[in-house]
Amino acid sequence: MSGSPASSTGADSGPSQPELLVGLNAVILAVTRDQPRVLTVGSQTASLGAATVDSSSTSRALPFGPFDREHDRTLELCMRDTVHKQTGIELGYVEQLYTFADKGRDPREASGGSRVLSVAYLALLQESALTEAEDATWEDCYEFFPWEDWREGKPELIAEIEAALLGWAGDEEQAANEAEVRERIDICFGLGNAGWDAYQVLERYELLYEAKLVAEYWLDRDQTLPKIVKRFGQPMAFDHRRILATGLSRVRGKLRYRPVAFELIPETFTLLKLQHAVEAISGLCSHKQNFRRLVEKSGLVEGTGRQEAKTGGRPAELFRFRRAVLRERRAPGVASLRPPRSP
Amino acid sequence: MSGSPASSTGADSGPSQPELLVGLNAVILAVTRDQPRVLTVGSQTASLGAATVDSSSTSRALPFGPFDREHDRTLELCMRDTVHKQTGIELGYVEQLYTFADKGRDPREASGGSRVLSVAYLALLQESALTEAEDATWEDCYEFFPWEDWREGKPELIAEIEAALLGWAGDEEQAANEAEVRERIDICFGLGNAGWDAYQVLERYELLYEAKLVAEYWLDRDQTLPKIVKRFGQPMAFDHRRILATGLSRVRGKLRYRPVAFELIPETFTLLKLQHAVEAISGLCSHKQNFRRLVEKSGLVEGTGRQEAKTGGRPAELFRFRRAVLRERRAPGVASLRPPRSP
DNA sequence: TACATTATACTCCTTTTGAGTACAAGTAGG
DNA sequence: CCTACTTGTACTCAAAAGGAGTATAATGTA
Repeated sequence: MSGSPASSTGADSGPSQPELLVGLNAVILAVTRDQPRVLTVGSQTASLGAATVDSSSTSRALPFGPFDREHDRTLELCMRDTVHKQTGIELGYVEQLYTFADKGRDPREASGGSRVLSVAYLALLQESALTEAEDATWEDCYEFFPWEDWREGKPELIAEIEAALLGWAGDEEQAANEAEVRERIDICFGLGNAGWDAYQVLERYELLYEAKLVAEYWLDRDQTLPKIVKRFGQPMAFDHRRILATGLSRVRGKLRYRPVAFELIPETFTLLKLQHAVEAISGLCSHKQNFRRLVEKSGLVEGTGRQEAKTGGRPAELFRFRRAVLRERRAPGVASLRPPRSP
Repeated sequence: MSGSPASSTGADSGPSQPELLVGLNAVILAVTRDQPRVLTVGSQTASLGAATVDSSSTSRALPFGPFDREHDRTLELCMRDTVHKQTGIELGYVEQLYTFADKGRDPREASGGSRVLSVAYLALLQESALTEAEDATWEDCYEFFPWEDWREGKPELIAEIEAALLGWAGDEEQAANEAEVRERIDICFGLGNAGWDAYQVLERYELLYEAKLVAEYWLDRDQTLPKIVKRFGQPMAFDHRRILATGLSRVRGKLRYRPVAFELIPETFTLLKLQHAVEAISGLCSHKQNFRRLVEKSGLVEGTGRQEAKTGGRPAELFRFRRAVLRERRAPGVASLRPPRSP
């Protein structure tokens, strides 16, 4: 798992056992205008009035709150509450993502001395449920991971990343195991003869972090940012970009074998809308006619008879999710995705 | 993470806030003699000398230990340490499973008043690494979930479960939403025209718990066990059977898209051994010739030239896992599993 | 009316997968 | 040594799934 950013925060806990704080984070995803969105708050909001306003205070953060073990029966309920209070949103589909407690993962830990354990959740939201509230805004996921969007073909950025990573792999520090490092690069970014695996969002982010190519590496160490990191996506506060990567990985994987796509679109939808939602999240695209065949044959949807007018061409039939399918087929998902052919 | 509640340090959380304990659990799986095994300890060991020795003290528990935030850099390292000290085993492949903090999940909480949050891990072990140590024993996973083993066809037990569940669904308490409850039963246990989905181990256990058909339901309430619960698998201490179910679900799912099967078998192995390991974990069986074709074509293995002698028939070639495959194919797994045809 | 635009139906061919048969290479027992 | 039995491996065949494209339908607009 995560071999991540383990910074060497010198200040060790010392004799007096520091308190262990439990926090909750939510990766809340939606799709609007065919783009994948994540709900963010200002990092001041996220830190709930913490004293330290460091350099990261300009970046966005995931909704966050402490776990109130007095009043909340479960972690999930507490998270739902927190998000509701912080952004006004009532969550629907929710699943637990990951628990982080690495020493030094939170820079504020160094100063305050208290160690933070946080449990991250993933939530999917239908477009209709979207409201901009208070400090909360919906950001395009691919602003944080520009290399993850392959819908228009292989992003140009991949070449730059490859170059930068190979430079790093050739470093003195890496010299010993250069072959290994190169293999990892190939696997993560689908170079060599490896294909692009949309699922490995987290592995890619962590590799970039190790290679010192993302802003967070330098922020975590209070060092000034090299120019190149600006090319590789917006940073987020704390380790939130890593958590977002974990969330994206999870949904992308789950799309393949569970009908989670329907959590992202309205009750009734055209097949194209469904397709676009799947494509937005997975960052891949699929053959329209075959997508239709797959979805119809799978029994995942049923027609409503009604039509969507404003398509700009022939009107499209409106479908709805057929819950009964869960009774009939095991592991139904909306798969069949690959990167477009390179022309 | 995040945002750490600088404002809500212990002080503000009320005068007599009970302590929040963080514990770690490990689901450690292996396959020996073609059976899936889980490493267990006596529940006294697990509770590390806790005062209460209740009725559950006779059942087995998963290896457990407190998170030592003083000395361990990460949760995972702490878990590895704990397991090593408790059972003498050095873990290899490890991934995080789930974090539980439900109020009332741990009976010890009621008396002591302190709430327990625990982070569960999944580990896979090669046969060779097995050692029986101290209080630790390897139990057959299907003693806890007898309905999960479909290798010999649909277990007889399923009929009994169906009957018992339908009885429960007809209860007064369920009357309101009987249709819904029945649908859930069908989906979980592959009744109706639903197929058996090996992946839903947790959902099935939780349904049985709700239906009061597993011992833990009654133990959690300090009530005497109805006779019928003895039919439905050995109980484990605390909520450990639920955690084990989560672990089984996870491996079964992961087998489909990652080469985790190789974590369970020795460096070199015959294809039949690989097949049996996969079958043991998934509780399903597969066509021998097709399994071979699949595995060979996938590039997951390469022959060693050497042979295994003692097969009882023609000697079988020994293979090894071909790491290079990770560079070439995305999402390689050993899938193609279904329940055997009902004769 | 011609045309652009989107939806939907259908065809073609390749690959994958389920289910077998056939044959190879050992062991055990007479 | 021959035979029966066991397990491993190769190959066949048909059905299903999957990738890619053509054809046609139904709308709006110049």
